[in-house]
Amino acid sequence: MTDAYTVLRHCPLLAGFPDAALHEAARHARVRSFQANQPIYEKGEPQSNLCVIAEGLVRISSVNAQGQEAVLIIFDSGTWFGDAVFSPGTGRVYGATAHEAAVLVEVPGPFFRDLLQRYPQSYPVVLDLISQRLWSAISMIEEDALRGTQARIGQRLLFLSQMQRGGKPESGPVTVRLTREHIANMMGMTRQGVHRTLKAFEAQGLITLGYGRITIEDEAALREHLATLN
Amino acid sequence: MTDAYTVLRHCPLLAGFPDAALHEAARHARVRSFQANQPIYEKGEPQSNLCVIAEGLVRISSVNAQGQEAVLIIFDSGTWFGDAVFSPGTGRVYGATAHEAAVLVEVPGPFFRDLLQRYPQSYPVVLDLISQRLWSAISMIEEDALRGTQARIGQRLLFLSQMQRGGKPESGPVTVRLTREHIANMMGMTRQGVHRTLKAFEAQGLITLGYGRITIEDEAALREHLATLN
DNA sequence: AGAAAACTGTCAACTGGTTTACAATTGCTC
DNA sequence: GAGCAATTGTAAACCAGTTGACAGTTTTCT
Repeated sequence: MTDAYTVLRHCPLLAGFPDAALHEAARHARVRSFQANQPIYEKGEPQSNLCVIAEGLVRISSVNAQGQEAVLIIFDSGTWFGDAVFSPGTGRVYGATAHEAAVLVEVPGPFFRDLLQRYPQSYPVVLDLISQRLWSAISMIEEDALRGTQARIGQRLLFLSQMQRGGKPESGPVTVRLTREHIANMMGMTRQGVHRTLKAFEAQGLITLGYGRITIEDEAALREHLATLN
Repeated sequence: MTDAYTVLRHCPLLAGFPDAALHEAARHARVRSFQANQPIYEKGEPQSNLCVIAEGLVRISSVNAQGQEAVLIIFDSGTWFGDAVFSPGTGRVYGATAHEAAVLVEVPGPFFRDLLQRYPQSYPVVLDLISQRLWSAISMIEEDALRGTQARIGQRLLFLSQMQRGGKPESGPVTVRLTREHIANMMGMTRQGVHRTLKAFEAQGLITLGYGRITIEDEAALREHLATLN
């Protein structure tokens, strides 16, 4: 399933384009494979490709001067990333890494911007989706500000499990493949600090912990539990 | 200076529109005045106007069930807000309040979306600016995760002073009109916790504290100081 | 001017999360 | 399948920021 056209056709960002446009995009696209933990691009690189995930998981993160990594988000197959697409001239603002083995369809930035101009009916969808990403970013800021660590970690788990499901309705346990350390790097906490909360959630039967993975047993129950605290 | 056209013409978001389009927008726009602390819209309201600030400051915030307010950002005159413009059907996601007395030019959402479609050359500017807002939101998440409270508060002060200057080059002290409590609500901290850091900054001559305002004496020096810690 | 309201400064007790350190487990590689 | 690296579990000391409480200051309102 690495047919570029098919991948692009299923990407929500490109839903506003007619088939002809996507076939054209597919011809200009490059399909690349990455191994787990292989860097896709680094902060600062001048490229501006639009990347659509055909398979695998991609981790968007930022590493500061002291070498600490802040994991900003994990994207699943079907979604898109590549923050510089819409701001030509700016380089990459964050780094992207294959979290698991991944296959990407990369559409060159200049070509994509030209395609948008030629099919302006596609703009509203793009704007809507970017707006939504802005909102989810802002809700994280809001939760960082207002809620306690327990609620924040739980909320992040729900967010991750939702990404995993790709928007499909929830049914049964969802397993997220992240180490405790990755979670800690997302929360701005330590591995040990996260551990305590996760253990508490496990004791309440909300999640199950494994080596390198966390299984959310019942999203609804977790959500309900979070509502009660802080 | 409450001429709707002039205000719209100076708004960066609308820079891609020809004059004719903005005159049309001005005719459809409504100019409204607000007193300090008067609500502009509340979370959940179904409207989707695009709001451009002619005068004054606007506070975007979210109040949770417990009545705690998270101040997300303070917008200055010349900028725009109204998160629901690009996602018709969704209501307001956050609340907006006049932080100081303010005058707004409000363009109805449906009309604005129609205008965009009729002048598609304006889209790239809009996309670029929304992308930039997404980035600044993400950098806040990143800093929340990686940096200590001192650095985070300092960074926020710099961000606020930059907003105050409206992008103009820095020269001399900049005064930000915010109570310690507002800063605390932006950082997810308590008034007392913020106080300690601000007092330390003041002791180092980086800022001056006043009743309801904070003066950043030397942005460059503050920036440099922040680089040294955490 | 006088009173009320909002904001600020300060301090001690408390506490949740970090730090530091080490042991146990899991999974991968040769 | 032995060895090694990565991940996880655990616990005590520590500390930055919160909580709660109160007094002083500035502004606004009448």
